[in-house]
Amino acid sequence: MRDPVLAWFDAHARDLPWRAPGRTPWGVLVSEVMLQQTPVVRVEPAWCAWMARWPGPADLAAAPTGDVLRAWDRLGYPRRALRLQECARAVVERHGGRLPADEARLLALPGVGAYTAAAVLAFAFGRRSVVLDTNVRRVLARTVAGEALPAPTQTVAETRLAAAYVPDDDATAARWAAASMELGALVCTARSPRCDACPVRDVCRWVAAGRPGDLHAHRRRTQAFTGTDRQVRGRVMALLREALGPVPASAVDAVWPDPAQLARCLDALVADGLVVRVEAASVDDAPTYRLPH
DNA sequence: AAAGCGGGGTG
DNA sequence: CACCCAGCTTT
Repeated sequence: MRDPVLAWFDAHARDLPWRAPGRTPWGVLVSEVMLQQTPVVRVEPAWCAWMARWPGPADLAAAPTGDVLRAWDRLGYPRRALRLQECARAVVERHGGRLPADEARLLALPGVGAYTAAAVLAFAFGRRSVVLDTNVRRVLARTVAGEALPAPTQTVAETRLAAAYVPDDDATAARWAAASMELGALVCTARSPRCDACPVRDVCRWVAAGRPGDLHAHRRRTQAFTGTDRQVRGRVMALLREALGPVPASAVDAVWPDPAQLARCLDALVADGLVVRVEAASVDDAPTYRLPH
């Protein structure tokens, strides 16, 4: 299965900025963090602007956190931006401002989990690693397991299976990681896979089985959004991002009709370090809210 | 193992 | 409107 996928990748790989010749390991890590649950098309312009402004970890480490959160804009999950800056500071302090080519040390950085550590190892350093993201999980679920979609939560068996498919040498392993992900992103897609354009359709067990439906459909629960704390938090963050200075509590109150829920979300945002509450000088006055400095 | 965490594009 | 997106952290 590997050779057809690698050949297909050589012909169809997207021309993404974090794959360009001048890329740096740090740039690769930034792209991976931005791509954690945010689609490529929305990350691309944000990554270009970000890297032009803060090319290396030392630059990001020195930036005001409010600027970092504003530059993150609407990529979603702004805690990732906070962790990315913490990561930059950790790289400066622990590793002299250079990203280590070591899986355990990468994994120890804020915001870097199993996927991101493996991806940085492969894409930034050309090293062999087991890169298992939502795309690769789906490709393996179909071609090898013959199932429409992988289980809702990643299993140990999947990691073992993915590891068995990784080529032995560093260079080919790194190419396999990119190629198998790309196949999942462009051909073996979740919604409407383009099996007619797939380089491995003739060995795919899911195709052989007649493309059966999703086994785990009954267990999947789509995350609600409307009315949740996440929506409230999003509105507060959007308001504070647009604001030039501190925002009075009355203005914050206006973004959500349920005062108790809003208060709970504000407390959580402050605890997360995404928002700073500035107590009023007079006991009679309401506090103001702003992004951290 | 499951829940929490944004936001927007698509069928 | 449901589903999906190069996941991580905490419980």
